[in-house]
Amino acid sequence: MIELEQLQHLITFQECETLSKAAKQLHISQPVLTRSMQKLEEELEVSLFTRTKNKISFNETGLLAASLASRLLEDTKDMKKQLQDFERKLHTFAIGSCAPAPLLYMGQKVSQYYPQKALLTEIKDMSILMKGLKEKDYIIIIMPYNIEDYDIESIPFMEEQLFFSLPLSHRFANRKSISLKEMDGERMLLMSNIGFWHEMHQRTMPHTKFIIQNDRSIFYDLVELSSLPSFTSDYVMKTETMPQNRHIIPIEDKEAKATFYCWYLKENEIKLKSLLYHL
Amino acid sequence: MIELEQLQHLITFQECETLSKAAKQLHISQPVLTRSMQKLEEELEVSLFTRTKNKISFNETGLLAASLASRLLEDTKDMKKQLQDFERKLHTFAIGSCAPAPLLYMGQKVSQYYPQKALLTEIKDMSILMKGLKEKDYIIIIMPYNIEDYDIESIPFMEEQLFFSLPLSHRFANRKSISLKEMDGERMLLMSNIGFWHEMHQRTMPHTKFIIQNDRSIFYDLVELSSLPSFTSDYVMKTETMPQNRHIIPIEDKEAKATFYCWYLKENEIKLKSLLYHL
DNA sequence: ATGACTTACGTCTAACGTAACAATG
DNA sequence: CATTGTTACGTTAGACGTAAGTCAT
Repeated sequence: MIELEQLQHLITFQECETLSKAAKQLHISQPVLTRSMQKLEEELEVSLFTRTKNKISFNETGLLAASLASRLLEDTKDMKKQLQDFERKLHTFAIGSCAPAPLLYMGQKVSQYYPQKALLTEIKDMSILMKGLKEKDYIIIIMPYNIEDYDIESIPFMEEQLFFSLPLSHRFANRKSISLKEMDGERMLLMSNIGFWHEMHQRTMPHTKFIIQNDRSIFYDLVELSSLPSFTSDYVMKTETMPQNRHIIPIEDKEAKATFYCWYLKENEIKLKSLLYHL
Repeated sequence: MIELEQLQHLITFQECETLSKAAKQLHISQPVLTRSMQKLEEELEVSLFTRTKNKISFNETGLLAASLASRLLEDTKDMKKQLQDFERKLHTFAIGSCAPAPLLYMGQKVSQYYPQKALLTEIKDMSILMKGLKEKDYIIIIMPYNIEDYDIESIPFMEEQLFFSLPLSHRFANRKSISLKEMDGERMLLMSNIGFWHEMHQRTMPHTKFIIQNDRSIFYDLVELSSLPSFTSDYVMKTETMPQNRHIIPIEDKEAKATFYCWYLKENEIKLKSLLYHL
């Protein structure tokens, strides 16, 4: 049987044009290459080179062999990579989500019930999540609506309600509730990477200038120190310390309340049962 | 670098289900297989099996690896075959022809001017010849008509005239010439594998019952011993001894005369120049 | 005379098989 | 206890590099 190493020798020889240079590049002695090429010809049962006493060069068959060898070596590299990717996927619990809060919640549950697995969490657009679920890039995705599908199971597992977080001096600071429209037109602080909420804010508050901050601690500093309104939610308030200098006002619109559903392929139900049981 | 031998071990193990049986089938000792599989895992940097103290079986990654390995081994076999075919082609002078006479003539010339090459000669339908020329299965094809083409050169090199070969007692035995139509309706002797002539006979003499013989010596015996009419040609009469008990009568129709053209790809002109010069 | 490839030769690695071991059913 | 897979160990084949040989520029 031919060896992949011989094929590697062949294409290195082609690149270097002489056996001597190829030997240097391969960190082997030059006679090894002579023998390697001789053996390759024997095993393929074809002649690959034209030889004179001190010159060896590719013949037509040799050129074809080199191009085929190159493809074959690529394929083996692909094979290795494919196997490694496959194995990593086997040991990774990948969740995609449309929003941060349910992702944090779900991430906790997963690391609790599947502690041996690596955890991969991503916030992505919903179209990408759908695609990723079907192509098994994610074992679970978190979506803000239900689905009826032959392959996909969908179960609700948490709700999130948004609030306005207003400085005490704000003109609405003492209201019982506010609508999104009423607040539209000011400047507001906003975290980045908040998934589908971002699209919701832009749609329902088109005249608002959002000052987007991607560092969470700086965001909290700004909430504390500036007089800019911002958003918060019931989930955030349960898990983080509440700002002292703020009034928290419920948002009236239905868009400010989301129910999150955990979607997974039905074929994975068994794998997921210990998690699903505890949601 | 992984070795193809290891991949062969892998799929043999999969077929045999235990290392021991696989070792027998591979004619190696069983510890060799243990080590081979361990090394394969190391080199791929993935785990392929689940092991207990005296049991080893494929895990999911291993199953994927086996299927990929199988494809890869197929590819190497294909590579070897492809190279051998290519080399054979390089050393073969392949001619396809629509008729036997020009093929004999051309074959002689080729073995004269390219004695180092193997000679492959075939009589085939003209559509197959065209295809074979374009796909380089033939370096030359012999056709009964001319062509004007960007890629193909065509040069006339011989003519062949058919005659009726009649027993002395035949009613037309003393004619100066005969038409095909006049002879239509009798039984006639015919060689098989005569290329496009066969189609011509059937078209121009639809009522004739042809008794087809594929052994040339038996054909000549029958010509000598039977009273059945047959065909011959100027080329055949030049190269073979003429039958004594026959009258040779020219055929009037233009279909009974062919001019043969040698077609080849223009890109091969240089390779063929010594032959073409002597046609 | 320098650099190319092949062949010859002595060394030593690493792959092999046997044997011993451990576990299962 | 028969069978399976892994580990230990001694042997040897074969792959390596050095050196020598031959040819070309």
